[in-house]
Amino acid sequence: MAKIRDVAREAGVSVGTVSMVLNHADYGSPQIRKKVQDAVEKLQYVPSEMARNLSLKRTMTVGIIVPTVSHPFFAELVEALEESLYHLGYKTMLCCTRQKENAENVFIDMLQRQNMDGIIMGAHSLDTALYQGLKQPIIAFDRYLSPEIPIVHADHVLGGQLAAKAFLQHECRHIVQIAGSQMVKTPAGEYHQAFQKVMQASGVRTELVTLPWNSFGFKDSLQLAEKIFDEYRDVDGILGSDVSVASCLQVAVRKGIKIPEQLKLVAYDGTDITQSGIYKLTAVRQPIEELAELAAKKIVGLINGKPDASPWTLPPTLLAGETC
Amino acid sequence: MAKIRDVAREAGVSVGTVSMVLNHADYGSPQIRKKVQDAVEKLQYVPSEMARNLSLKRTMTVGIIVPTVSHPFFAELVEALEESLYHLGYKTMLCCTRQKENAENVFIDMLQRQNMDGIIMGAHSLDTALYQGLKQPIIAFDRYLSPEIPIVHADHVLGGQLAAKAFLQHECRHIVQIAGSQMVKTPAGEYHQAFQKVMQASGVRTELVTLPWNSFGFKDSLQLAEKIFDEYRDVDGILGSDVSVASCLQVAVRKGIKIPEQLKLVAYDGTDITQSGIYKLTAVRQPIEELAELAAKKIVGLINGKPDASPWTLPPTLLAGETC
DNA sequence: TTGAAAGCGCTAACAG
DNA sequence: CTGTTAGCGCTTTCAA
Repeated sequence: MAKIRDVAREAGVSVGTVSMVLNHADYGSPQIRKKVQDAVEKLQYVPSEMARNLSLKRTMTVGIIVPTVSHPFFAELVEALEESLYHLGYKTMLCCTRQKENAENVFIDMLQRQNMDGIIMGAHSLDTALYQGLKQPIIAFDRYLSPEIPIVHADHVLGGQLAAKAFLQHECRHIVQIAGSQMVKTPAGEYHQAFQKVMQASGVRTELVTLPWNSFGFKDSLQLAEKIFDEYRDVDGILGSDVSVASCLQVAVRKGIKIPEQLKLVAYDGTDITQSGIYKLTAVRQPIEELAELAAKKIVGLINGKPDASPWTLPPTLLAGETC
Repeated sequence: MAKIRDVAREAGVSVGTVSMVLNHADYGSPQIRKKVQDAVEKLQYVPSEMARNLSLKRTMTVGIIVPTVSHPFFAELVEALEESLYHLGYKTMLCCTRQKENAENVFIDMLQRQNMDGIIMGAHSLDTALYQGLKQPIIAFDRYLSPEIPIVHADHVLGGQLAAKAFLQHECRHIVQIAGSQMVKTPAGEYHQAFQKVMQASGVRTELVTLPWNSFGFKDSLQLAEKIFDEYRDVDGILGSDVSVASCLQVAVRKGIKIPEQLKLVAYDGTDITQSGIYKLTAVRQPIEELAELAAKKIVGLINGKPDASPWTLPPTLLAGETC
């Protein structure tokens, strides 16, 4: 591995010159630049990023924490975040917390060790104390972590209202809402309240059932779906995340329930899976790409100490489908 | 930010002592250790990972390159890889290449710059020359990159045979196989040949249709599904990736085709989505977790220069379902 | 315009 | 058992 010293010697110039030529397009005379370029070429020189990092005190990488990536919402989110960060010149460090004991702490630790320039936190956290007094840049994605940590999220009140609007075009009497675990408050959780408020005003009965903590797979939601049909025999509407609603759809069809005649379904999130089944799911779509881009810009802004007063919230939209 | 110097001063010992105490559990007298610990505590000292990296010439991070993470197979793969690497003490750097111009080159470049200790390459590559003569550790996941680069992959010949076995329990006459783009040869591609060979021997007609390059979404596969039913009116069996087959299922059901009476479907990969639709898909399951763990061990082995003669291949299994 | 040299913060070999 | 010091490879200020 050739080092900058070797290049300098080969080019017959000093180390400082090589560094300057390599990092500043407008430095040095054409002759000098050429000499350096040639030496680089000849020695196949590749600068060490570790050394640059230490010298410049930054890593150009951002950490992303999510519960899992095997879930359509987080998959799309992570991919979009990675892409946005990439275009801003940042690399992406990934951490999935669902299956791990205390990966969150370890990851926060790596942040403090300056292995990353900042973090976008998209996982639930039970231990929000971890985030108190952290000096490094952090933003939350649709999560409450601490009062000082800013949050990028969709306008879930509007989201709940959109869902309500969809249902209100039909004759529903009893709607079940499926929510994530209530152990942790999240902005996303708020669409349920907004929804309920509207439905209540319209005299529609609503129910709230919840998934277990850290549940993101199909198994849990299928189980919950069975329970819902058992417990609420007259349910004629269901609102929940894509995965939850897809599970309910599956169970309902197996039971011979006619969709959408006997049961209306609205999925919240609007990921690709709402489009991939036998029925296209009617859905409230979170603008995932746009939220990701916003989050990426915000974290880079924080890293560079750039104040930014633009809003941190984006509106969801209603996606027409065949289930409501 | 306190540095090691400050800790040394505070503890009344030398810098070297602090470093040794912090990094070697068996160094120093209890008294000295205590003094150091206390100073660390008091100053809230956190070592700089950048400095350690430079000093130790390693980053403890591994890069993962995949085309996308918004696809159940890669999602499960990335999650499992990240988890295995985590337990081996490595961080995960993620790069999705599908939407980016030449992210692959950029990522390989980061490898050469020693920003990562090694790479697990799970994306197609048109430019395999990139991988010639790379000095850093690389392993491929189900991809041919260059003769020197070892590959972790499922035994796809067995996979093809398992699929064949499933179909042969029924009366199929005309089976369509859906393959990825043929622009690049992959180990996974080989299940099609193995399958065809068996079917041919049994006198069953098979067809091979292919998806466009870098196509991983539902839109393309739905389109292809339509085309298949248009073009092959007498098709009574379909074999392809989870996503492809799920799309065919959707189109078939809409056309009123009875599953599995009139059409048998076998999905290759066996991700969660085979279990989440209205019909459980019969599937050949790649042992994703195990492959990921294997890949993680292999790359760490290479990084540490540990020779390892254990096999690089794992067998898939047949997952019973309702579509064949 | 270029070169010399002082860091960046930590590790580990070496000497005491 | 502990302290000193020479790197790790690069950036950039400061002189010349």
